[in-house]
Amino acid sequence: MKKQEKLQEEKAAILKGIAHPVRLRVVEALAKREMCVCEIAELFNFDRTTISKHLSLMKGLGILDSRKDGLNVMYSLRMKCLASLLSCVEKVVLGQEVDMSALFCGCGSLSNNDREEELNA
Amino acid sequence: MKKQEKLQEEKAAILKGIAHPVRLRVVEALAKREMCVCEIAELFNFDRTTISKHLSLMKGLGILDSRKDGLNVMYSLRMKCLASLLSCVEKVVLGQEVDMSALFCGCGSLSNNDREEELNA
DNA sequence: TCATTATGTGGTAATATTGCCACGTAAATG
DNA sequence: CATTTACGTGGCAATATTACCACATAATGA
Repeated sequence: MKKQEKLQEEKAAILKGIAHPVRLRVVEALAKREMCVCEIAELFNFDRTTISKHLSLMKGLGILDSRKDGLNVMYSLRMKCLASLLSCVEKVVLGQEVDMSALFCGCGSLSNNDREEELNA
Repeated sequence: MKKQEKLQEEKAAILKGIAHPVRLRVVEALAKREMCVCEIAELFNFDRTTISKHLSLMKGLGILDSRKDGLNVMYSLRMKCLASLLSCVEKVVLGQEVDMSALFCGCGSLSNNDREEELNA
């Protein structure tokens, strides 16, 4: 049960990590290809340091990866699943769908979630 | 382009709507069945009004639906796709997966509900 | 070495979120 | 009608988030 709550918080943390217009867009951009900070920053009108902090935040959550390349720091999407997850959210928003049981964006084998049993443990 | 930004914000809003431990859990609970506020509130240790506000917030976003039933107000999951989306996030968190590009985050079969006992606090 | 370019950090003011309390309302019941 | 039960709202204090500015650091090249 305590473990269950912890899981909830971790999931919420990841979601929170992409629940922001800027971070959302960064994830979508990085889903296409690796990019350096300056390149990512050019996508927005915000201060470069603001973008830098968003990147740090996502890296801290394990959403992104980064590597040094000369003067640049290249960022890439680590949790690739999030890309399709966002496509799913987009469909929801666009279609204002209520029943997407027919559509799909997803994590194919999302069938067995037996770990919920631990809840009472 | 302006339209694109608007879309980003809408997607972020939906994600934000479920990027909270309490709301996350509510969505997962409602994915299994419709529940009244008092029932939902029992899942947590927070004040009932706090839960009520979380529910209002999600209803406002179109994530949940509600209907009056006598003294009760029954809430249900409107954006059913979110259920499987959360399963996807859970897998990410649990497995710390790095490459789920092979998997799919389908919003399809979100039916398997292993009964999640009620709280027994 | 010095200047330049690409990034990250600390500090901070403006905002937004969260949760509780005090009430107010609606439906069911006696 | 009075009570009880189930919900929602307004208000507010404690936090958390966001974005900017001022700097500090690393790599690169003249």
